[in-house]
Amino acid sequence: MQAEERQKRIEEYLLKTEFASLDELSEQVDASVSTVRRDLSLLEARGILRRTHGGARLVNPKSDEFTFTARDTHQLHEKEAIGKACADLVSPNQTVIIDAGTTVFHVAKFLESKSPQIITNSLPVANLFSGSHRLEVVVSGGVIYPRLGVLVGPLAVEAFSKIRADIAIMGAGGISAEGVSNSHGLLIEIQRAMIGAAQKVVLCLDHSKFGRQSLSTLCPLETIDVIITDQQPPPALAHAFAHHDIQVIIASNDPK
Amino acid sequence: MQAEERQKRIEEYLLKTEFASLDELSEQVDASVSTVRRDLSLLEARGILRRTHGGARLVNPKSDEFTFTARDTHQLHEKEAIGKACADLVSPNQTVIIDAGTTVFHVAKFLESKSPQIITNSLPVANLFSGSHRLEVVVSGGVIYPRLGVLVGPLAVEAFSKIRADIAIMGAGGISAEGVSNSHGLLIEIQRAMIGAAQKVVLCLDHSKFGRQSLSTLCPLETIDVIITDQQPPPALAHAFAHHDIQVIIASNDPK
DNA sequence: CGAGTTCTTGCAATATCTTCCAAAATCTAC
DNA sequence: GTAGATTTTGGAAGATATTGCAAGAACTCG
Repeated sequence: MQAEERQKRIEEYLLKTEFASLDELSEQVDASVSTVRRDLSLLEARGILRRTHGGARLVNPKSDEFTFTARDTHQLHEKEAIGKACADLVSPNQTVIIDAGTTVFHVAKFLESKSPQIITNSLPVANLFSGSHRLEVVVSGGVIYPRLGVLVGPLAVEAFSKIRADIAIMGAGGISAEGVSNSHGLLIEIQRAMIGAAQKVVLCLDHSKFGRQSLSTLCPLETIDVIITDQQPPPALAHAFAHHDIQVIIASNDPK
Repeated sequence: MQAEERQKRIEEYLLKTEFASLDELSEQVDASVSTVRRDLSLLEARGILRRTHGGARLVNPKSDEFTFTARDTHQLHEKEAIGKACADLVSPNQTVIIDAGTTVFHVAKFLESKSPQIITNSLPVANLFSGSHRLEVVVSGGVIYPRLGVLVGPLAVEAFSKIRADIAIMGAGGISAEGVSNSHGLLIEIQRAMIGAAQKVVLCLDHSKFGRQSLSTLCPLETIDVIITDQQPPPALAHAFAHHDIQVIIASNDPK
């Protein structure tokens, strides 16, 4: 196996497990522990992970778009502003697909008053509404992706490919002129199904995602109808958005 | 296990319980008490928890949003005893269907060590395992039934009718000589699909369900292979169970 | 005060890390 | 293609870190 492929696989494995021992990784990529050690040192230098005694740990699983911890207050105000602005785009009684991811989660919090029909593969979103009588929440089936609380796999893809919705509210790991990208290969497939099922695609991103590219490409820019974010995108990106007729909404984040 | 992973698990365990004894933690992370002590000192230095005599307490207790709203601590001990006894019936790496319901939820808590493949339509059960990468959890799709956190509807039925499992661990609203019954019509259909998908059907019931009949009939007694409960059933029922070759397990609920 | 825990400290056993070296694979130039 | 140079890989030896245990001190509770 190529050195680069090996490192990518280590990275992906850690995205799932957060921690891994050397033996574990060595078996996973089918290389000796020595080699894995060297790879880890390299990846550590690139700031992707941190070596620990006996293994490695993902450097910041928290800032990862799809990691959920109840304590995560990372950029909370920005995300709530985005959430409010996005909820304004939803008309009462529409059918809304809600992606997994922390930013999109905050959109869900503001949706209850619109009494939409919600379809999601995110356990946190499902939990949010599990006590509510006022709206119908459909949960796609699927296998729980460890750590993230997202349902993935064929069951999930199938669920989304069988339905139609008015709006899909999506998150992503990064956006650049080349398109929208995300870090988890398994999610991509589902997000594509979501996009395919929806009339209108809304992308919620905080400004830190501008210009970033994650592991896998999700879709080109022209697929997106609206982008909601908290700061003006850099000029180059703004131009690309305009070129593809994407409506950009800046959510003001002043408190109330 | 890695030092860091162990520490994080201690932290997470404390998030659930707020307080824990050394022995408890030591068993939880599978390390010696000495090691746990050292970890606790470290975590204390980082301000995450406070050491106390015999254990540790979380510094700022936040109720976790994903924990089961245990509206009943009602008969908690009995249910945990049933849970343990039931978990003993599961062999490592089996495929297990887990029904929704509070009693069955307590079974799930004791299943992690068996690293089974779990299939469920219960959001609380899904949440319980959403952080674990040791076992695979499949969530059936469906519409959230308000209040109970159960997924119902065609998507759910379909999910269960497409699979095979070794064991189905079921709950019910009542059991009598006429059969097993449950109160929610929507659930019945799904429970039937679960039963149909499993080789072996285990029914978990506390003693209050004996002789009771709920609205809808789920299945006749002969469908059941094992009943796990906390007290001897009344003679009439015991006789009926014996007649249908049902193995009855009484979970002793003495502490330890 | 005394019995029973629990805590600290020091130590030996174990596991892991670094560094170095030789074998294998890949690249380069002819 | 082939020979030699370069890079990468896997393993070994000594250094370092972690773990679990044990003995004595400190603490809790009746």
